[in-house]
Amino acid sequence: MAEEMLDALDRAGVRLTGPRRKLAALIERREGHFTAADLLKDAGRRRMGIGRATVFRLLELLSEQGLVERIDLPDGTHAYIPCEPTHHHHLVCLNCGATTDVDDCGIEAVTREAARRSGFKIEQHRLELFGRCPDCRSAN
Amino acid sequence: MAEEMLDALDRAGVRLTGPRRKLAALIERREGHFTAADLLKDAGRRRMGIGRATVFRLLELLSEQGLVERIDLPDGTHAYIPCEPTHHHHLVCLNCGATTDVDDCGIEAVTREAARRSGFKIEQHRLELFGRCPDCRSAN
DNA sequence: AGCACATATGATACCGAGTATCAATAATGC
DNA sequence: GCATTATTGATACTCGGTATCATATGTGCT
Ligand SMILES: [Zn+2]
Ligand SMILES: [Zn+2]
Ligand SMILES: [Zn+2]
Ligand SMILES: [Zn+2]
Repeated sequence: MAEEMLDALDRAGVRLTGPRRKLAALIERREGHFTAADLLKDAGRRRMGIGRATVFRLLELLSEQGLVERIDLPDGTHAYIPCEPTHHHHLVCLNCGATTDVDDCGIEAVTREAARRSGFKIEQHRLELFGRCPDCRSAN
Repeated sequence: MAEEMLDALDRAGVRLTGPRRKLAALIERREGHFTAADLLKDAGRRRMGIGRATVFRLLELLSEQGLVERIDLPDGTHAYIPCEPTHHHHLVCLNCGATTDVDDCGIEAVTREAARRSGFKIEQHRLELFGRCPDCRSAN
């Protein structure tokens, strides 16, 4: 999956630098969603001398390529989720942070109806589902 | 609508102070979504000596009462929308900021299906629709 | 392999949203 | 009216994210 990111970066015409490779590897090892600070801490612990700015810059790049998506958790914090570059939504565990993709979002019907009633032309939508993953359900 | 807010604050058992009344009135005069900074600027322009913290504190109170909802705009900024304290979603104009409520969100079916497939127990969802309002569509 | 050039890096400083603190002030209940 | 207690606003702070810029490093060309 780090491979995938590096490929995408290559295709995007940016350089495959050391820090980017290292960070991609770190992202790969992550489970569930993570924050920029999490990544930075990962890098710090391993004494890779990676700068704050570099982390944010890479996250933005990956986000442009759709390989990472930024979500807003219910508590207001921003987190990132590695994912496929196609339209889909996320199911996020409120307890452990695990995420799953929901690809067939049947909300096209919902948006169509909302558009009809309001007169708006709907251009994008954002749907996020929060709950408890199977593990956390049984663990409790 | 400022009335409504003040009533709710009263019911919530907090004091109906001068700053809160003034801010409620300012919120009433706003159209579309607004940021904490917008409100603060409104207050500043009118030389009400209202402190930064007070604005954030009131927005949080109103948010707890469901009279204002915080949304995350696609550009990453946080904005507030005055609204009814019932479950519903927002349709936001990307051009002028106008908002409408979408109350019958037919996504219960979507969440049920996602829950079935994933094994998650879904506890909350967030749906935001973005587009162009009728005015902005015809104006262009 | 070596070079030239443009891009990327990290240190630092900076910005803006939001929060903690706390002495001074004002709303409420009696 | 007065005592009590919540609220206020000034100030200082935290934290996510960005601008700047001299230095380092990938990349394409030879
Ligand atoms: Zn979980
Ligand atoms: Zn969708
Ligand atoms: Zn809903
Ligand atoms: Zn509009």
